[in-house]
Amino acid sequence: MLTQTAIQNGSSLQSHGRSGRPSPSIRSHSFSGVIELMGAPMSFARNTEIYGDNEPAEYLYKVISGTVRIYKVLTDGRRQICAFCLPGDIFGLEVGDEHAFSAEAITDAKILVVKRSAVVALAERDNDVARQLWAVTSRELHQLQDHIMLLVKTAQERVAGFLLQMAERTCTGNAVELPMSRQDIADYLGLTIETVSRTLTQLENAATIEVPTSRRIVLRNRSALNRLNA
Amino acid sequence: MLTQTAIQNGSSLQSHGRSGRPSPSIRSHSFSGVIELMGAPMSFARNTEIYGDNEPAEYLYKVISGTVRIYKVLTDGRRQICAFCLPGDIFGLEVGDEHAFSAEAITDAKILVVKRSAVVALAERDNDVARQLWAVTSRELHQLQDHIMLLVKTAQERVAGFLLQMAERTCTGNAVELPMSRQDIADYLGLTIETVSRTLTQLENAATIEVPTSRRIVLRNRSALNRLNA
DNA sequence: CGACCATTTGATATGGATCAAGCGATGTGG
DNA sequence: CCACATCGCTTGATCCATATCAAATGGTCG
Repeated sequence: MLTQTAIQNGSSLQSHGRSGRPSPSIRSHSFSGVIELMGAPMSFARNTEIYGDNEPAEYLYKVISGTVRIYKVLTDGRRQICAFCLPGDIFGLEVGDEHAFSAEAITDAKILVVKRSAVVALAERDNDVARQLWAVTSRELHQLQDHIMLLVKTAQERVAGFLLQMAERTCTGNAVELPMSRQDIADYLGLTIETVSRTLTQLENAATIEVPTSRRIVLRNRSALNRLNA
Repeated sequence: MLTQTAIQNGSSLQSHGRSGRPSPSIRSHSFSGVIELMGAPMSFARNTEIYGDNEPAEYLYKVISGTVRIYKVLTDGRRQICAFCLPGDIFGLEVGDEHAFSAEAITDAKILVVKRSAVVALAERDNDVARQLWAVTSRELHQLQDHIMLLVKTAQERVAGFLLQMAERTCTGNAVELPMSRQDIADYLGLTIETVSRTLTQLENAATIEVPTSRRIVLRNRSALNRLNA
């Protein structure tokens, strides 16, 4: 298996300098609320880096609009995407001091950027914030568990599982608008673009899905997909 | 891919009834300390279930001695092990109310069992405990990330990575004593026993490792292993 | 010693990777 | 507005790593 992509790197911004704006007196019960008040929105163009592997984890991010890929590139150039972040998702939260993965905007994206130290400091005093930090990490954990279960399955099962995940997360009924390329999907599922593509056509031929355009997928037969997802 | 094991189930104990012994006034700064004071040790025989998928997550566990596998069985009987827990490891910590995975003792094991609600309640009042709950989850997250990176690699790379992980965790120099069977390793790495076995003999032939007995592995050439682990 | 189980080894099959075109959409310059 | 280059995606042909099937070996326990 020597698959996966060479990296198509956009311009990297080492430090997208911001200085945080701590609001020490906040005692909100909505984590999102807290974050929104402490952070500043930033725009990232398609394919630009938000942060890199091994950089100090100074900030924490919340997607306002657009999609982000969290990934790591192995020495031989293979890329593994370990998560896609959609609007509402929080990412970049590390307990260590360095990012273990890199993050890039898949589409033009608006991202709320918050100084980590400010949030952690707040969590120190506000149990509610602390619990919600924990909840965010925990949710990530669950997603990774699902991801692991995907990675040991057949190509059909992986693709089916991926489509169901996306459908669930975007919850726009049966039509899924994919913000990422086939290559992104392949690197997420540990397959090649060719296999992803072929599998989609197989599913289409089996009348399980429709693919009106390459980025738009309609789930025609969810129970078949769920069966594959077993 | 229709690999993996049929489940060799030991006797399941639905509820290993314990009633917790909350010690509300503890303000230790060692999480282990807190847990130890709140929990009671229990013994589990080899291959017995500690808890099952979908059971309510009432307890939280810390391995005192022995090894535990955390796993899930798919509808068609494939088993995926998502973690091995060694002495010192904490498992069973869910934020939801149900266990997402099952847990079994791989060897006879002594496990400290703590009522979750007691710990969570304590975390409510003690920020230090709260942070450490978070740290536990976070460490798990990191391990899963490593696991994902393993699962997209070649058989050699997976086995090499696994051996390095085990060596690091047991830190007994270059000799690794494996508490788990080849089948367990296979189900952890998403391979078959045959492939795991063959890969080990390949590595042995390449003088990268020695396998004096099937459960004992000596790392002879770590740099070669690290190269595979890239 | 003999039965059983875990592991290794061998022979063959196959799913997905790789290599190589082809195709359709999008955008750019003439 | 069209010709053409580019890019992302699909499709086809072949290859290979790992699964599958089958058997032999070895270690453990009664």
